[in-house]
Amino acid sequence: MKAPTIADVAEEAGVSVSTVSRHLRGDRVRAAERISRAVAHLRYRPSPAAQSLKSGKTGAVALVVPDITNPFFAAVVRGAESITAQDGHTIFLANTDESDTREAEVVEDLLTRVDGMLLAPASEDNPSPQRLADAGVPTVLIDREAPSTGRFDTVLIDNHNGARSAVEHLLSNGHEQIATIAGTVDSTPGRFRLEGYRAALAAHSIELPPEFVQPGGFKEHGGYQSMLRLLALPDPPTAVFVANNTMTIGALRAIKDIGVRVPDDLSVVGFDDHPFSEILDPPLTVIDRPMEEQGALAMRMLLSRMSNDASRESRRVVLDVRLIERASCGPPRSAPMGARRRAARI
Amino acid sequence: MKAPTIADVAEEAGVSVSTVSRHLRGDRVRAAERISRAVAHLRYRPSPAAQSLKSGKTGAVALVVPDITNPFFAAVVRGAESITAQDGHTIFLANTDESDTREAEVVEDLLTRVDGMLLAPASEDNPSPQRLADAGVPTVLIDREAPSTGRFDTVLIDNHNGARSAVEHLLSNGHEQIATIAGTVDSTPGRFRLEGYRAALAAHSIELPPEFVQPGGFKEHGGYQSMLRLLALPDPPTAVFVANNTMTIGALRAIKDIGVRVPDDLSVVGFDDHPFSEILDPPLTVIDRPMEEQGALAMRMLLSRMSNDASRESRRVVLDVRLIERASCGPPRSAPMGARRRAARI
DNA sequence: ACAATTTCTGAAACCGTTTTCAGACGAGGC
DNA sequence: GCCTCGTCTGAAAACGGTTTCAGAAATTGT
Repeated sequence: MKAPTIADVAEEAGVSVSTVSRHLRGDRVRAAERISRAVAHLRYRPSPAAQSLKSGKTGAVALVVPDITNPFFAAVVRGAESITAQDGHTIFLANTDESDTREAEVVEDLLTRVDGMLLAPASEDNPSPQRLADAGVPTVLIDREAPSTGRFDTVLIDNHNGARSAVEHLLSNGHEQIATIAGTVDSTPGRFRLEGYRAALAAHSIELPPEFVQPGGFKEHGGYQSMLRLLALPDPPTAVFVANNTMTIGALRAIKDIGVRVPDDLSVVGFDDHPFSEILDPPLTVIDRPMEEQGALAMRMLLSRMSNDASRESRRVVLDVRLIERASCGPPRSAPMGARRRAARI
Repeated sequence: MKAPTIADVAEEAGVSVSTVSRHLRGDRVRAAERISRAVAHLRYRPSPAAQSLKSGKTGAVALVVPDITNPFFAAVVRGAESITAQDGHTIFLANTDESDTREAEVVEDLLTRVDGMLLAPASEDNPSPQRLADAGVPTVLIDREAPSTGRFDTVLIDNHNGARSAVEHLLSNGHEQIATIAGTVDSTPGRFRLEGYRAALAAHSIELPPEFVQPGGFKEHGGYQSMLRLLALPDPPTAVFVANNTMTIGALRAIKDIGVRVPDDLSVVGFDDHPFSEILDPPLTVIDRPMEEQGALAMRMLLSRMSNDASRESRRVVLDVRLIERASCGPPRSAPMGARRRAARI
């Protein structure tokens, strides 16, 4: 019932604990055969607590994400897990619900339990990365930066270009009245996607009415409300770029509720692909990125940082994104949307 | 840079380590004030390794799921996490990729690192639960049973009734040719959902052609292939019950590729709801269940099993499911589907 | 003011490993 | 047969906490 210790193995094999320990760590030992038998027989497994007390290493890494139910972060976890599975480290997972205070708590707790941490900070002026640096815990940031503090290893995607190419795509379809449903601007993806959107419009000298930038907070409900507001505008946009997956669901729900047709009345581009995107009607044009790869790469960087010289210069890698063209974009409507909607009702 | 120990605190406060330890554990102590100051000043945090070595408790629980990217398991993780967040335990997460051998590995590894485990076994004749019982690790099974081994605390949903009411719904719409895309039959949900489907048909004395039960393996691709096969049948079904969320995506993709119309040509009911279900065209009728609650409840049961007498009788709780009626079901087609399809092309 | 009682304190043992340090043992050279 | 060398072994000291135990200090009663 209770777990056998190395002393039990030593006794059964008729040697000292030191010898058992040595054998387990790979040294040549005379009683190797007998020890292996005893280990198997007793089903002995060394105590991680004792090992880490002695070695100072825990054999674990932490993975802190804002929302595990977001398919992107689920994919990141999976990618990261696929790396540690080979490597032998185990993963502590924590969810912060996008809350800075909750993040501070879990980071403080995990700090002592792990050899390194993969962190997607809730916001950019978040003190957690600095706290980890102070405590000497190797850290890799994922998807979000911490520009206010020092330099960290970071794995980002090209948010700016992603947003820009989404808008370019709409522009090339002839749109000029292009709105966006933006994420939280104090997060890296929110900030850069908004910038990319603005840059694309600016490059084509298109003036941007302030009400064309609607804050959606990266939440489904925010996407819903924002889309409602955009469609209620006296002069509504002919196309919308939605800055993340969950807001896109909300936005499409609003579109459906109101009865606007895509792409006839309104063109839509989302950010982040999903298996569902393909079976929507119409299938959704999106910016896609390598999600699992992002998690896997971050974990590889963390493991390397943990094993190699911790003082090597920090790296910041930016992964490419690509536009997946489906059927949710077309030329801008010619008649005002109100007329269409009325016509559709007849 | 390196973490302060309790001895550092003792020195700074001018007392012995025993006194510091006592203060930290809540005893009344004369130097309380000075110790607290020293702790704050040094940012001291006790070493979990040392604590668990002494106490035999790790302060951690494991959560082992087959696929974290499945929204259901993501929700389970979130629900479980919301409980441990209050309680102070931290979570080890592992992904098994629905593989029995991978599961055995991670269970063997996690065994020694946790005080308890929440496990969704890959298959029903899986030895992992028994291994955990042998090792004396409190275990709660989630969504999947282990009938071949002993009794375990288990949190299930009413798969049988869920499937039955899905099929009843189709029957009440007038369907008699109802097929199913089934999951893996050696998993609990796969088995009971298939049984519920069969039971509903049997209750209405409807004969079931064997080719109306298509194995989809709970995978998107399996759902796609199965739907293709069903639609290629000389006498295709007028309605399909798809036994989980991922297969539903595949099935709908097949439907879309072939050009079959829902619900005019074919009615569809899925298992597990998703925000996307509502914005599909038509919105998808599904069996819904309390996902986060299932995770939260399982975690509560685990914590109770860990703290209370470990020998109390095991509990098996079954959560209710409900049908969410949307627009993907209607009366059976009158003309054969082929004719419709041809007509649609003109 | 002194004894009896209670509250607080520090030294030391312990949890299960790894690792250092000497010493034991066997092999090889003379 | 004896000495040297190298290999293998066991005892003991860590790692950083908690807990027992006994003694010191503070409190109470008379």
